[in-house]
Amino acid sequence: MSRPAGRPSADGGFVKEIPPKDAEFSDWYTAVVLKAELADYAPVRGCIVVRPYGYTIWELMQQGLDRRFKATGHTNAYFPLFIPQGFFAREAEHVEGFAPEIAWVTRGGGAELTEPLGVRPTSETIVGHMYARWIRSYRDLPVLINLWNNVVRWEKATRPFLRTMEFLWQEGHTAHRTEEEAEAEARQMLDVYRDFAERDLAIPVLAGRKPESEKFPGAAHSYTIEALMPDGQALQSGTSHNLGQNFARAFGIKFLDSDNAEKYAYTTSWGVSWRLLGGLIMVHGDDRGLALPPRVAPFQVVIVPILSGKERDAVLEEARALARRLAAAGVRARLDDRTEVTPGYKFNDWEMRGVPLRVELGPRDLARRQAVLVPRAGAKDTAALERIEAAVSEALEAYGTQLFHRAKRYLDEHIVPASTMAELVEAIAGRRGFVRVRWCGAATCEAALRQASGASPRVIVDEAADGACLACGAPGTQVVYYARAY
RNA sequence: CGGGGCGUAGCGCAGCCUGGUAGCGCGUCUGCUUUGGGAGCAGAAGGCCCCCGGUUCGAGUCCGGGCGCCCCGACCA
Repeated sequence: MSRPAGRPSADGGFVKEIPPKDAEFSDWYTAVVLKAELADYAPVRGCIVVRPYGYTIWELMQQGLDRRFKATGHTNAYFPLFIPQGFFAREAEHVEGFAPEIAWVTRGGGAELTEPLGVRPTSETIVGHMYARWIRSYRDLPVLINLWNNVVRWEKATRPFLRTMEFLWQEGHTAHRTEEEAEAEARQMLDVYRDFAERDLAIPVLAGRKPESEKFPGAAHSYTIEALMPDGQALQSGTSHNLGQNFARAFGIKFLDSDNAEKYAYTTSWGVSWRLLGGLIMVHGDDRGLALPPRVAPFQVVIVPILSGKERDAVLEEARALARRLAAAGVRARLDDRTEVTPGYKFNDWEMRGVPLRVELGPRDLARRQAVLVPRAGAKDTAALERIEAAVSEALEAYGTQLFHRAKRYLDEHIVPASTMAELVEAIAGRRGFVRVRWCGAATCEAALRQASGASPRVIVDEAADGACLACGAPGTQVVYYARAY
C-alpha cells in the first residue's frame, strides 16, 4: 500500500494518490473506493460503511432494477433477519452449502436462547416456510415477491463491495404451478439482469447456465451473468435459480391443482448485490479515478462556473439558471460554486468521482451565449445556451454508449478459444480472460479441466459444441467459458 | 485458512536497527491576493505513535500476545 505521495498517475494526469490501474490493480481499486468517497472501512472486520455518494449510486441501481421487477409482475415485501436454526437443516444441499458462513445469535435479553437464530445468508428457508402457509390452491399461484435487504456471510477474505461480510442485495422468490413456468421465470430474470447490466451499468456480460459444481446449494439448476474485470478475472454479477421442488418439499409448499391432486410447487430465487457496484468501478474506472455511466451517476453533469473579474456575478447567475434548466429537463446536475478551490481543481475532483459530463461557463462563454461541454476524459466542445438541454442529453447518451462499447470490445478481445487442454492452461496462466472450452458434460472431465487450469467453469452458453471435449476427446456437447473468478 | 507486508496528525510517509523534547509533504483553519486543468504569500491549529501486557529510571523504538488492513495463494455463494 505504500507509495510516494503525489506521484502522478500513468496517463500523466493530475489525480493524486491513485496508483496506476494496470500495474497495481488491487491498490487502484481500494484507492478509488476510498478517494471517490463511495465507502470506508467499518470498525468491524470485513464490513464497510457505504458513504452518501456510493449509496446514491446503489439507490439508482435499485431503481433501475426495481422498475424492471415491477414491470415483470413482482412486488416487494420484507422477511426477518433472523432464521430459526432448524430451518437451515431442512434442505440437505442448502445447509451444507451455507453452514460455514452463517452467523449465529445464541443470546438475547440477557439469556441463552432455546433455539439459536441464524442471521440470514439468504432467505429461501424462511420464505419457503411462509409460502407453505400462504399457498393452498393453484389459484394462489404464481407468487412473485422480491426482497430488498441485507444478508450476512462469514467470509474469510473480504474486499469493499466485491465480498463483504454484510451486504445489501435483492432476492426474488417466486412459486409456480408448473416446472415450465418456474423455468421461464428463472430465465426471464436472468434476462432482466443482463439488460440492466448492459443498459444501465454499461457492463457487457456472458449469460448462461451454471455447471453442476457451481450451482446454488439446493437449486435444480442456476443461471448466471458473468462480467470480465480488467485483471482477467470473471465477476459473477447476478444469478437466477430454478429451485425445482427442492424447497417446496423441504417446507411443504403444496397446492391443490385443477385436477384435484395435491402437488408441490416449483420455486425460483434470483439476486444481485452491491457487488455490481464493485464491478462498475473496475470495468469503467481509469487512472484518473471512477467513471460512471450516466444512468447510475449521482451527478450526471457538474457545472463549473469560471468566476473571474467583473463578470463574476453574471456568470454565477447564468450558471444557476443553467442548473435549474437542466434539473427541469430531468438531468441530475450539480452546480459547483465553491470559491475556495480553483476551476482546475474542480475539473480533476469531479473526474476522480466519475461525473460523466462537465459544463464550463465563463465570461467568454457568456459573451458568446454558449457553454463548454466536456465528457469525462474527453474532448472539449461548445453548445449554444439556447439548446443546452438537448446538447447535454446527447452528450450523456453518447458517453454512456461509448463506455459500453469500450467494455464490450474489451470483453470480445478477451474471449479466447482453446482447442486443447494445453491452450486452456496457457490462456488462464496468461490471465487473458474467458477461455472458450468444449466439454462432453462429464463431471470427471470438468474436474480435470479445473484442476489443470486453476480456473473454474463460469458459464455454459447456449451454443453448439464444434469439436471434441478438451479433457477426454469424446464428442463435445456444450460450450463452457472458463476463467479465474472473484 | 497458509505465506508475506503494513498500522505514527485528515491523507501519504520518515523516525524504530543503536530506547532519552513527536517530524516532513499535502490537506485543514484565519487573513489578503487569486480563479478557463490540482493558485500565491503570511500566520495558526492538529498526536491514546492500533490495543493489552512485559523489560527499563525512561518505550513510537526492545520482547510477548491480540486486533485491523493490504498483497499472493487456498477455500467459497
